This record gives sequence, structure tokens and C-alpha cells, in this order.
Amino acid sequence: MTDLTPAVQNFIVHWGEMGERWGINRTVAQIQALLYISPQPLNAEEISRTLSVARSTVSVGLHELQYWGIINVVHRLGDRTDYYELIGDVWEMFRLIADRRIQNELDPTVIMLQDAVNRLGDDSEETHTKKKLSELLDVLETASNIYTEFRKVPTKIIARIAKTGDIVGMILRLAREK
Amino acid sequence: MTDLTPAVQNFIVHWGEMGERWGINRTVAQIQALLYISPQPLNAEEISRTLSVARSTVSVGLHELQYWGIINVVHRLGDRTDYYELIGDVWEMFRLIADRRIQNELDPTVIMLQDAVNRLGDDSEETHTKKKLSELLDVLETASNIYTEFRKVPTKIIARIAKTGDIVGMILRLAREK
DNA sequence: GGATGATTTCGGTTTTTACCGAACCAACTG
DNA sequence: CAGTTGGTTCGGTAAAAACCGAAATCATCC
Repeated sequence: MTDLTPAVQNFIVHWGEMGERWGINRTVAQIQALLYISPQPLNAEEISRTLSVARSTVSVGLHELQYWGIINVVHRLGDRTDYYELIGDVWEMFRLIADRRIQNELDPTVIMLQDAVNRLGDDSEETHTKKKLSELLDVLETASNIYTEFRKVPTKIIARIAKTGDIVGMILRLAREK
Repeated sequence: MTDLTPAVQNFIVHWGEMGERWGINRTVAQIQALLYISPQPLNAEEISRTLSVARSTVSVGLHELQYWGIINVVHRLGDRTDYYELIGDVWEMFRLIADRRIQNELDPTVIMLQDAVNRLGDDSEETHTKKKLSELLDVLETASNIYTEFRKVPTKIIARIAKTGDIVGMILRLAREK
């Protein structure tokens, strides 16, 4: 860590802390930050030394990042160690992370709610429960749909609109049309 | 917990587990779920008994929910016990949670990045760092803007569009216009 | 078919987080 | 004003998560 500039150190530490708050392992987030800021791909050994964490920890951390699909393994001629680099498009990176989180932490809830709503009868005892769970299900499904729709739009276009476009106006206009 | 129907028990347990994955204390998430599903407001004692957690734990959990702004305290005539209920609009609830998370877990990062980019010079040593941090900052600021814009649109309209509207088409149309 | 070097697995330890319950505080009651 | 009830704070403990390092596995090279 000491062979990094103060700005980079600060960035990595901060990113790790923020990752933690989002339920992401601090070390994993730090590895991600390091790979992001690094001008060239790094191998596990270099990461281990730079962040002062055990190589085994780096190993599992890299697997986590690979699971998210946000790192590539690259090789050098005549060198069989694995070098890792973060995928180039930052927007795409966040989308891949979001994909996984939705898949792991939203979809199961939707399924559970669908299941519950299907099972529940209409007797007075359960009718309130059914109503509330249906409402929640509806919100989550709708949110999921919005994400899926957005997912289809190329990141470049989203970024461009966000900078120049009047999103509120657009939405209200659309709402009136329908 | 045993005086709840199996469907409700299942819902609360599941919600607690999912909350955990999003970095939310399991018990806090369970309290939230219980208040959501309950037909009437509950007091700390009732929550404590129902979920089999200590009253002190319920106390801090309720403060957490209050911090998010998603519960109301209500009183009954001639009863100084505090009763708690979740705010009525589910969309609004998620928005309030999102607001807090952005404020606590995104804004500080944006500030840190702005700060870093401002400090960094243009010497060859730091130019790469500056470029990468700028890029990240740009993405986060843009994402933040998108959220802020959406935040202005009433939830009812968003929900309606999501169900009936062709969001992708709309966005692409807008992209062409600009 | 070893030997070498890279990577992964796993048991034990450390660190962090969550939780309990007793003590404390505040407001009301008789 | 002593007793009761509701609510909070906080120190100690229990549970969970992260981490290390040694041993095992894997892959490649000679």
C-alpha cells in the first residue's frame, strides 16, 4: 500500500469502506478499486503485497469479482501467472453488479411472494395478508421491469440523456400520452 | 412468532435474510416486515414478543427505522405507549430508503472523488490516476442525477408507465431528438 | 514423470457485528 | 413522593464474518 500515491491509497480505502456498507466485503472492494486504478493488469501476488492481505484472501476475492463478471484474466507471453484487469466500461461494470444483485437478492423475494400469494386463500383471516403481500409483490415486479427495460438501452445513450435531457419532462409527457 | 400464520412467518424470515444481504440488520428488516404485514400499529413490547428479540434490540431497531423516516409513531387515548406503523405508501418507503442510502453511501464517495480530482496535478505520474477518478466521478454523478430526476416524478406515474409504457422506445426516441 | 511455481482449500484465529438483560431515565398514578 | 410502566443506554457475551497461513491441488515445463 505504501508504494501507492496518497490519492490512490485514499481512494482504495474509501472504496473499501463504502463497499462494506453495501454488503460487499471490504477487501473485495479494495481489490476492485486497485484494479480499477492500476494502469496495467496485476497478478495475485502484487495485489496481496500492495494491499497487505494474504494471498489466499486475494484468491477468493478475485473469484468473487469473477463471479460478478467484472474482471478479465490476461496472460503475458512466457509467463504463466494470471494477471487481472477490470473490464473497461465503468457503466457496464455497475450494470453487471446490479444484474447479479437483482438475481440474488430481489428475484428470490419475488418468487417467495408469488408463491405466498398463490397459496393464500380468501378467508377473512388471510385476506389482509394476501392484500399486503400482493401490493409488495406488485412494487417489486414493477421495479424489476423498469430495470430490465433500462438494461436494454446502451449505456452510452443513458449517460448522454442523463447529461442533456429533461428526464422529468420526458416522463410526464409520456404519462400524458398513454 | 408462533402466533403468526405460516405465510407471515415465512415472509418475515425471508425479508430479514434479504435485508442482511443488502447490508441491513436482520432484526431491523424483520421489524419492518412485521410492521408492514400487521393490520394495526404495534408497540415495542408486542414486537419483542412476536419476534422473540430483546426489547432493547427492538428499541434500537425502531430508531433505525425512524431514522430512515419510514415509520410513524401513533398514540391511543389514555395510553402513553408508543405504537408504530409503517408509512402507507410502499413506493414512498423504498424511495426514502434509497434517499438515505444515497446520502450516506454515495454522496461521500462523490465528494471524495471531486476532492481528489481537484487536488491531482497533471504531471505524468498522476495523470492516469486523475483520468480514472474523473471517469468514475462522472458516472456516479450522472447516476445520482438520474435518481434525483426520477425522484421528482410522483410514484404513481412511474408505476403506471412501468406497467404500460415502452420505456426503451421512449428513451431511444428521446436520444434521437436531442 | 518428477520438479517448479501458481493457485486454491481449509482449519483455526481474529475481528466485527449483533444481541441480551440489567441499570437507568422519564412520565405518570395513587 | 413512592411505585409503576414505558423507553433507552450500555457493558458484557454470543454469533457471524473475515482473514491468515499451511497444506493440498493443479498446471506446466523440462
